Amino acid sequence: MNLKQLSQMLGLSQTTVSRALNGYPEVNHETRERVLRAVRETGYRPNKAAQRLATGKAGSIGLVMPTAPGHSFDVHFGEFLAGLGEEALRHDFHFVLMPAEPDDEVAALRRLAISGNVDALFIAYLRGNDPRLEMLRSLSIPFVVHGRSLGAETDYPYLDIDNEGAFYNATKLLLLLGHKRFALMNGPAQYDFAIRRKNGVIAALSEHGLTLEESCISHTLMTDEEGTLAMERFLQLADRPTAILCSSTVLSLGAIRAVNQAGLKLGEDISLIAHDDVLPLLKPENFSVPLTTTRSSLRLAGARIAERLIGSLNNLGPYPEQELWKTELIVRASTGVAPAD
Amino acid sequence: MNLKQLSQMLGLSQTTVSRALNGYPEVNHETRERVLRAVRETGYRPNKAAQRLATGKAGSIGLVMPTAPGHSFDVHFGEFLAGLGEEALRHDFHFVLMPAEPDDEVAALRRLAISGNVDALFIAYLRGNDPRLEMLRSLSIPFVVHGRSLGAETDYPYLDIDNEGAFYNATKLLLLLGHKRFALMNGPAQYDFAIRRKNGVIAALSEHGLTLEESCISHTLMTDEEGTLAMERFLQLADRPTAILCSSTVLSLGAIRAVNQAGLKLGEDISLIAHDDVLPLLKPENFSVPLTTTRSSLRLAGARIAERLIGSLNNLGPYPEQELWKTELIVRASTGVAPAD
DNA sequence: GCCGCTTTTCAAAGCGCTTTGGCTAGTTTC
DNA sequence: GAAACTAGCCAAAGCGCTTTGAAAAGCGGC
Repeated sequence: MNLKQLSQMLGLSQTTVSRALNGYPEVNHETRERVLRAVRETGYRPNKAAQRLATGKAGSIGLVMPTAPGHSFDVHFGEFLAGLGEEALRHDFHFVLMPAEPDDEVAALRRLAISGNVDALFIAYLRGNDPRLEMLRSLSIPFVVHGRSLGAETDYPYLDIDNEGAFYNATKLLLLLGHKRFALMNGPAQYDFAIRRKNGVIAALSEHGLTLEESCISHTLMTDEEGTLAMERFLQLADRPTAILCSSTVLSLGAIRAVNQAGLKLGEDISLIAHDDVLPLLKPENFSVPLTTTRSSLRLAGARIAERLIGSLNNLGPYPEQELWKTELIVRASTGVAPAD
Repeated sequence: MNLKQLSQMLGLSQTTVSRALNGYPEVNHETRERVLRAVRETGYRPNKAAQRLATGKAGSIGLVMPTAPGHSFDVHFGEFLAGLGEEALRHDFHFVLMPAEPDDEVAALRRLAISGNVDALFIAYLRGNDPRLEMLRSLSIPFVVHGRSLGAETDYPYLDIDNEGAFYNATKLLLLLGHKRFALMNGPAQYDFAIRRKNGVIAALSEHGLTLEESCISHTLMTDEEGTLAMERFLQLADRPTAILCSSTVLSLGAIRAVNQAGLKLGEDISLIAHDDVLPLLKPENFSVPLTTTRSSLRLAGARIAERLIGSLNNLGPYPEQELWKTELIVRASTGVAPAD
């Protein structure tokens, strides 16, 4: 069943049927109803390829999936993708995926862009001075970035959270509570978000004349296991930190295990603030000692990026080119006054 | 630059240029060279949408990505996808992705199939009596399954490894070495591969009049952390098992940590055989005690499935509808004779 | 010099949609 | 009652490819 047959069946022209289906105003209400009913009855679905050809729009968003372990789709990325996916589905968009080894990422992105299969690209996990930005700009294909890239030109469309502010505020809170010895459990060092979070901590500390020792920083994948290892290392330091900032609730899950194992009490001996991406199965309020967190939903970020990408493709804009979301600082029981020395 | 312009530039008809590009024989060798040179110089790329419309082929494979945690893209799935991706790239195919919650998976698959964006579907992580098989058959879209589904009709196209045989043989080896007390660290219980592996172990044991206690089976996600937990549980059993079968080298990574922690020696106090999916960064021969494994490359499986899927779409077949790959049993140092009681 | 045969090329007809420009009939305006 | 709109519909022209059916060109055989 194609448009021609459908329109013949209805005794209408293809034009009218097409307009009725695509919501154009110059169609009589009754006629439109009749068309919609016929569509329902016949199960007619417009041919995507023909639509693409006629409109020049593919109705799809491309993304490069890093296939290397370590980079591998972790729970954070999955959550983000779920947000993108929900929104895309609502607009009948789809994703085109290109798996790539990390050292092939730039080339993969280019292949995807010129393949003609996608209208827009999405990229995430930006690094400092990320080469992909330059490349995307030269390709003149719409894109939105999740995160930012320190050191690169700043005029690209992005959605990011205020990582520096979040960790600055969290550190401030801990300083207020009297803490003097800090540690940071961060994501991999090359990522922009990790750099900014570290900067936030350092900025707050330096206002109080404090510094963040190298030995009190860990850069790891954000798995609970790495969290345990990192925390175990911190706890063995001569001058053990009492205040921990943590880039993910997943990391903190492992970290807390190490704290307990060491016979220490969270919120008394050790205070901890984690960044909460609002992962559905890891709610900081359900931890045995509820977690103080900086919060920002990854899923919402994904949905918003999809909305912007799809919206601008459909000329529904304008959208802000650059969005910086503030995080919430939610105080729960994992933060307490610094223990006496 | 489109075909029309290109052909005018060359003083040829669109027909000839199109044929030259698509490898048809009725084109003069010189003419073809001339066309190819012009393509290189102008950077001409055929419009995908137009090709799709004209040929009726989308050049794409669809897959549903489970977005739930637990189901989330783990390293095994990433490896598999890399294989699919490599092969797809070679044939200028692409992937279309539909993220879905696990309870929405069947519906998501249907949406993907009727969206008209894909020529074929791929599904993996089959469960016993998997409802997706029935659905796919009714949709009359080509598909290939990675794995099988116990309890379902058996006439669907699949590629699977002989999970039962692999674990049967592994168990046999351990029996030969004199082991009597076995444990199995398996993947999630609902998956077909987990069911078959368990069956393999049970079959081998029963030939020796042995059984596999419920307390000696763990069903978990295949992460190293779960491996540690499961092994710790096994080690605390009154009648501690001496022979461990393990569904993934990732699991075994954690398991071995627990073995070491308990002060036991792998290959002496505890023998372990793991299934090796040939993950590039987890080579069993590099373990401090090299691992005895049943081996079958996930990446190759991915590539082969892509090859079959794409090949049949291009009528390059015939391909076998059903392939069952034997695994290799590779003996290294993690298996030794059973310790004296 | 004509016939049949192969090799190489071409014009034109799709593929199934969207969109442009026009047409008709009914309504309003003065 | 003519002029000017408006609402609602349509025919036809693309979009950029592939593929069909035909034709031109070259060649040996008689």
